Amino acid sequence: MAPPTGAPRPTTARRPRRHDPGRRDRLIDAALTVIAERGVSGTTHREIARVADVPLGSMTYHFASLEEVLAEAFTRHAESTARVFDERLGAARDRAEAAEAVIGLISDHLLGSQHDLVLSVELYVAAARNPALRAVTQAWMARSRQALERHFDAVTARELDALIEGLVLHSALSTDPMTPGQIRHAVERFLR
Amino acid sequence: MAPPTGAPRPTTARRPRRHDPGRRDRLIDAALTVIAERGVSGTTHREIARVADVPLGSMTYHFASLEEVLAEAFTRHAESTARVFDERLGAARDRAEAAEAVIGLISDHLLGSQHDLVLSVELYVAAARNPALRAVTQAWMARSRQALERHFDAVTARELDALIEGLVLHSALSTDPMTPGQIRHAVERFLR
DNA sequence: ACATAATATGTACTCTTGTACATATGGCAC
DNA sequence: GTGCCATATGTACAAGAGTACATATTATGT
Repeated sequence: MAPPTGAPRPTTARRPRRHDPGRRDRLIDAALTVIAERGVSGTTHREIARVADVPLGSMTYHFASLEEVLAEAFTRHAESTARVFDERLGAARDRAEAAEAVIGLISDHLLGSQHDLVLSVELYVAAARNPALRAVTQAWMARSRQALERHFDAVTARELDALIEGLVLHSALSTDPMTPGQIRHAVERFLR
Repeated sequence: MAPPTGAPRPTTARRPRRHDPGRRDRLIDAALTVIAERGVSGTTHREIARVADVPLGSMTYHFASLEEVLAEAFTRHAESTARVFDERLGAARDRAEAAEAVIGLISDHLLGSQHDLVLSVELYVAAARNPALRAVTQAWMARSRQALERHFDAVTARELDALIEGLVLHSALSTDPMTPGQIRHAVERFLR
């Protein structure tokens, strides 16, 4: 069936142009979603565009390369995670409350969706080969340690930071993740 | 320019066939090398073949798919790592020696090349989306914990396992990794 | 010695990807 | 209102990937 009228493109109806300020931000968020769901290796221009419901060309307009997208996405992830860390530890009035904050952070992190956790591990791997991402990781770690040092001495802060890392990662990879009670036990044992 | 004589292939001198038993094993080792150097995402049939110095076709002959290569490679990595873990802890005669074994394992792990460490993190990420690899990770973790339980109660073993994970990962990602002395301090503090 | 199966080798094919680019359109400064 | 430029949209292209497969050669059992 030929199109009845002189319409030159029977199938390619051009999508109406959308006024979409903040599209770049949405694309970064979409990238984080894709990274969490498919991993960095499954993160492509086309998949991000699909999730954000924008045409492919929009990616190359807003970002010079896919690397730039990843760097911005991971920076945003690290920033928001660090902010939560800062806030919870900043609210603690003494060492005991700081310990509670740590326990709460780990527990919430694990109880929450796998989303954030997967993002962190993906970042670790990506950082192993991308200097820009390594800088992101470094800044994030420094900030975590600094937050801990508001309540603990430097040595304790570093060790505790490592313990947190291990508890989160270890639990997340396990089929039976630790319970909040077990998390509490481990942290209190270390800080006792 | 047409080839002057009837020689049908002027440039493609066929490589002499090599008698190469154990090539499959070599390919798995080559895969581990490539994973460590380029990451899972940079691991391709062609790159593995190049490292092992075999033609591309050899990959598809020995393995049904790239996934199969990765699964076999990570299984081998987990197996060899777990064996070292078992041996060191098996040789310990009491709790104090077990603690020394743990400290030694972590320190050696960090002082050694980045090779094994990168492989582990790559496995974690890959396992997050591949059930077969998750099973490999699970078996590995179960074996580590079992080795620790020869000297520590179950709760301590699990917590200590997490601490080891955190110390290794955290140190490896940092630009200034922990020294053996710092590792010792952290472990002894936890076990004191 | 010979047949046969196992292994080695080279290459073609198709699909996906990153990226470039031509074109369209509407918000905003004036 | 009008023109311009930022932004949106669609598409093309080259490179690289996994995989299939035709062909060649040797080990091995009989």
